[in-house]
Amino acid sequence: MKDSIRNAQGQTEEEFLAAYDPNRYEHPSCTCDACLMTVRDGRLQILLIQRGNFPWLGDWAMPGGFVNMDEDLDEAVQRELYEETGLKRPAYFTQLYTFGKVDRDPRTRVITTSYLILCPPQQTAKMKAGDDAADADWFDIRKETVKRTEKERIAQLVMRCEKRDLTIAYEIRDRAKDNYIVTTSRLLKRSNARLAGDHYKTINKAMDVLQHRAVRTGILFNLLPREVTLRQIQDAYEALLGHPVDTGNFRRDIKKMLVPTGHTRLVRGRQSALYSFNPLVAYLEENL
Amino acid sequence: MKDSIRNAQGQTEEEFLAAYDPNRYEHPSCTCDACLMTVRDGRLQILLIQRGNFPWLGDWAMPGGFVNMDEDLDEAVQRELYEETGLKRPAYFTQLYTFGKVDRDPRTRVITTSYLILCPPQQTAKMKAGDDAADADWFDIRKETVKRTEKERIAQLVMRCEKRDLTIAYEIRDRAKDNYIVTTSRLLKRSNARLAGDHYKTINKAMDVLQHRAVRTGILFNLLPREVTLRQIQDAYEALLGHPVDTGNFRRDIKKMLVPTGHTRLVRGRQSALYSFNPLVAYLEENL
DNA sequence: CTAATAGTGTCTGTTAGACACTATCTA
DNA sequence: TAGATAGTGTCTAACAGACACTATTAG
Repeated sequence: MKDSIRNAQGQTEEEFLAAYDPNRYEHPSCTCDACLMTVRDGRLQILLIQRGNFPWLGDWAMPGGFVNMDEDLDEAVQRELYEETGLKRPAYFTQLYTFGKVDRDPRTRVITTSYLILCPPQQTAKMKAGDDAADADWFDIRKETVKRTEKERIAQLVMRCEKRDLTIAYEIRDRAKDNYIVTTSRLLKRSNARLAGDHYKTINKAMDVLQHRAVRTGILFNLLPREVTLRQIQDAYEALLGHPVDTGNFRRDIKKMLVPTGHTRLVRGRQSALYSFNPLVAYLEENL
Repeated sequence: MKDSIRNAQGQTEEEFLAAYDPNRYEHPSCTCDACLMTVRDGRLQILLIQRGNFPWLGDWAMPGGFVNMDEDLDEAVQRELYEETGLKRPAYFTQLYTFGKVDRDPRTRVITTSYLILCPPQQTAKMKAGDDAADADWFDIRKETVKRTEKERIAQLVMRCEKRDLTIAYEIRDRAKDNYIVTTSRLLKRSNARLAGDHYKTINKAMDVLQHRAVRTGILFNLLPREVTLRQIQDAYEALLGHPVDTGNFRRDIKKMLVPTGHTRLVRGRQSALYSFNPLVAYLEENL
């Protein structure tokens, strides 16, 4: 009988659970953040919300909030995103990192798990962001490596909202120190706005993940419409990397993941063939 | 003046923070788990502790515990590891994943962040694990891909403690489903013990990370003494991958990361040259 | 000498980068 | 025709896998 199994205190599992008091100790607050990105007109964009309260009043932040007791972490981030933006079923989402420094939030001890969330641009059409009245807006985002040696990488992470004439620019430095990588950052002087708290850390990591997994795992296609031209894919890829790639080589490689739909499109110049993504050849190595 | 900035409620930041009540809502409990691994005698090993209380009484678990209010997440996992095993300064550690399903712990709502922690075998010498009296022990661990197609990967995750004649074997199936990877698992019949709760998920991910980053980032060397022979490195690498690799090719590639120390070692047969790891050439791409 | 361990050389097919080229459409 | 966009072909250097080979030690 399962009930006859007892622990060192002579309790059955039921007795043990009944006596368990989760509030014996104080708990940290648990929150989640959503790094939401899309590609519009060949530009990679991130959704940011201007904070209307302390802390970081006036700074720009990713949507996010507290995790309720009765919802999974994954559900919480999607609920928060829906509440703050109206976005319903993102094409893709994956966990990025959990931040747990004691003093990272002045309100109280907060442990935050951040997610990368992607959707194609048409999914964002009905979202609140972009209204003149809204406190949310899309920022063009770019991460470029400025200098790379074997022990150090210096990159710039730049977010720009043309409509509001806002620039948020960070320098990110990764240095190999013994067995670890030490990351430091600073807000560049040309910025006229900034990110709330340690949000730059999540966004920086999101860019790394995006750039690294873009083609191999096919997550690039979560940023695009179902039927696309090769040029559109290349534009999205270049937006993501922040630099142009060779057309011939890119086509040679990307075609392995595509099936022609038979349809064509004509804007100007020569007609272009349309393709759709074949998920069967997407590489199965998310779990790194 | 900073004090003159007020929010929509007319509060200054100080007033806002003074009025902030973190306990307005109930909070989940936050815990951390340590997946501690080493390489001993050419075999990859993981430290597991047999649970002495509910839940999962008698099952094997990673060391871990609650995060205190006044310690960083990174500190918490190292403290727990020290308390439960006596290990002080691990050679390497990195965050793996945060698990947040509502019902994953029968005691209460628990959100757990898991870490991969590596140390060379000599660092484990003074640890409690391995005593006959101890509830902790080292298990040989292996993850092998059994079958791999473009849309599915089937692997076996096997932990074995010879001394106690314990086998814990899982089958892990990763399937590409639309844009996600769905992972399922089952305890194989030849097991005579099992892992607590969802700990197999962390251990599975740890093996993926280890196998993927082993050579490129040089984390392999955190499992080895400072001075090593090429054969020792290859043994560790093979232990980690779970299958042999070509000696010539491995040496050709690994030498790029090494500097000869000038010393030699002789056990049987031909003398072997000793090398040390050159961290300057370790690849700088942890952040994926 | 043999057994055991350490270490090298070379061939081959695949891939990544560079870059020059051709094709089809409108006006 | 020019201008614009779409798409192809080819060369080369680097790399990964397979595998046969040589070198040094003890006894």
